[in-house]
Amino acid sequence: PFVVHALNKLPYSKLDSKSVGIREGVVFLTYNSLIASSEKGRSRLHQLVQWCSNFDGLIIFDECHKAKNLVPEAGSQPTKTGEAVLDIQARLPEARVIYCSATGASEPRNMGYMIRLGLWGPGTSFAEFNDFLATMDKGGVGALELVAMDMKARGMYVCRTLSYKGAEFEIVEVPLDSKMTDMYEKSAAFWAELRVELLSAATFSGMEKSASSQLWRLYWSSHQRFFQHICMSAKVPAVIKLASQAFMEDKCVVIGLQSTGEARTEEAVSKYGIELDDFVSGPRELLLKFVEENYPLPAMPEPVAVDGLEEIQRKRPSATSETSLARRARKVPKWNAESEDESEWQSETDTEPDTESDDEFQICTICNSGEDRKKLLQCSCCHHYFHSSCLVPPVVEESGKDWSCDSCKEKTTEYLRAKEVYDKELQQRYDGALERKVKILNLIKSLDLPNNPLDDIIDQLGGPDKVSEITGRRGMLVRSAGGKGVVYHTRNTKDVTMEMVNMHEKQLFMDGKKLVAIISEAGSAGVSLQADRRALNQKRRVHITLELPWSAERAIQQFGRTHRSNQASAPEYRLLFTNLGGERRFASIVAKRLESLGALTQGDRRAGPSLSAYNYDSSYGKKALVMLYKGLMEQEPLPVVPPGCSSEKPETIDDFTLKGRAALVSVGIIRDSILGNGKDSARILGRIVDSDMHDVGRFLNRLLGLPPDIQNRLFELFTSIFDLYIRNARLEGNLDSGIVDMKASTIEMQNAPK
DNA sequence: ACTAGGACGGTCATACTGCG
DNA sequence: CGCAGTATGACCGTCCTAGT
Repeated sequence: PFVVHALNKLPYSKLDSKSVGIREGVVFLTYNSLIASSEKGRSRLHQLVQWCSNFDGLIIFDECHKAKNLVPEAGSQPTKTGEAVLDIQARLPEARVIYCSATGASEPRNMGYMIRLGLWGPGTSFAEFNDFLATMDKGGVGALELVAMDMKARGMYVCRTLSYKGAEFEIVEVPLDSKMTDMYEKSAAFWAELRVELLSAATFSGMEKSASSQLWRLYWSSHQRFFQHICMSAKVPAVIKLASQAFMEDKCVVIGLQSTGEARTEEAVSKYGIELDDFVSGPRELLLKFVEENYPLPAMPEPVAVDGLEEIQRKRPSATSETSLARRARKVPKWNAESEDESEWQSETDTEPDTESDDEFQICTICNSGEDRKKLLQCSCCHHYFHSSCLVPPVVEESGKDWSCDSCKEKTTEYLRAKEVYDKELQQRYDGALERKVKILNLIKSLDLPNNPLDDIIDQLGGPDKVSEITGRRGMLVRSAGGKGVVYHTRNTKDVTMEMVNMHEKQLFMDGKKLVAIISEAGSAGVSLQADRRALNQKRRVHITLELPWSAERAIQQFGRTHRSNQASAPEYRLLFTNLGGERRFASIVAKRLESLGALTQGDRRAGPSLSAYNYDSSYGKKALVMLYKGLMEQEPLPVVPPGCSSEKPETIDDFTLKGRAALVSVGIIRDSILGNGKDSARILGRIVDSDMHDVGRFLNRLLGLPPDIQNRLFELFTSIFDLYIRNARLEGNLDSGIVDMKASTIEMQNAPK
């Protein structure tokens, strides 16, 4: 039996010291720990190296794809994790190393940290990793295959693919129901309105250029997250349906998703308290937060202090210096005196006797004598001196505080009056803008938006007693006992600490006490949910992905949770997509990777259509996009007839391009506003910026924010152009279709192997 | 076209604080 | 003193815009 020590529970002192006392065994640590250090600068890495010194034991990098970004794409920095992995290998040269990952490297670039393979470096064909990389990139899939074969032949590479035999993949397309469609349309319309509103508000309030670009950056990212969430919510009914169907077939359900919406929930809880009327709607909170924090308001007028007079006098040193300047200017010939708008100043200074030395000699400005100096008063504003008796009416009361002469007082009141008018106007503008902002906020509150999908699913599947949640969330919303309203609960209880919640929940699932598990990224580390022969719950798993992860590695990772060795039955995978064009972009990205990993296509080709039909982010996709844009802008004819149109009736096509253009304007692809700097804006107006022209990702992202009807038509048009290109490429025989199986009727050996 | 820079969400490790 | 909960900050991945 080995003792396993969790490094993050241990202090930073020497591991073999008396206080810690670990001489042998296994030390377990996360990649996050590997780069962690205490405040005093002692690092875990150093601690390990110290413990291991001259160590010829074994280092296992499990899930080693975490370090894949050691050699990143040009322009970005290597990640700390990658560097740390490299560092520990260098510092423990005697240690043996295993790289262990379910996903390996989906790209040769991701192999940067595998220095022990001996594929590059001195004594090999490649002096440096970059040389290796360049060759691999040039060689394509074939070269990779050779490397893999070579490694296998040399006995350094063991590949155990868990056969996906028995596993079933199904892509479930979830059409939006009528309520959802309605909601979607309203939301899309609202975002478009909000955009117009923001545009005018930004100009109205005279925003800085940088501030305004900041605003738009936030706008578009919020926009995207918003519709992403809506898409997830749209799939909830389908999840419920699939789940209950699975129960009827005596199966159990695992639901995978990415974002838990915790940030939004926590915010709402801290805002409204822990008892709420209904579940929190992520998209609504998102919108509220965006508008609340970013709606451009014109400048608030400076609050006028109650003792405004003194305040302003003190604040006006500039005014006094101006006077002295004006007075000095009067000494020189008068050529520019009256050109100024100094009517008041002038009349005043002119009536004054010209006493230029009054600063040094304290003399009364009125009687022009310096006698009785103790009774002289100095104006706090113009700094002239006055006899209290010379003034009309004479000043009797010596306040000792700031005092100002009548003319200054007059000016001050004048100034105050002007300021008041100005302030009033400012205030009006401000109030107007504020009113609009509040109106928008209320509008958002009245919008019918879906709830947080995670809470929603749990609720609809019977509450937390039936569903085991394996996520990183700290708390959750639960429908209160009376059936009215919801309450925020922390997920841990008296018996179960925070750290153990996920394990506990998992156990409940594996014991069959709960038949639904919801897993997110956090829960995915080391949690196995397969139909293990040792577990009580051996029902077949139905794995539903509500939301595919960004990268294929993670997707595979998640698939792997329910598909492991020693299982009684292989799971059924249900990949959920809505029928919205914009959402297929996620499929597009993941499909690309899944394809190159061969997980889906090789695993089970009979399991329905390949996902590669959805990979749009390729050179063909770019070409198709350019074609689409040009067609809509009527620069070039469209190569295909748009959906719902007919070539016999050109007016239908015109109508379509018109609508398409309007849609593109509303999501900011066709520029209709002055966002850039002044001189370019006119050129950009009503056009598509060059950089957007080839950006398929952006096209698909923005598409998501359109009403379903036009969204789908545009997307269909895009795919039909795309298909056309693919077909042409295939006809010309230069379509790179990746790895293909070549079937031969006979195979003969030509020569003996060398 | 490509790079730089900023913002956000999510996860995790660590240090701090209050309580029995 | 140990324990649980909270605050903070680093890291990572993703997105967006502006500038060259």
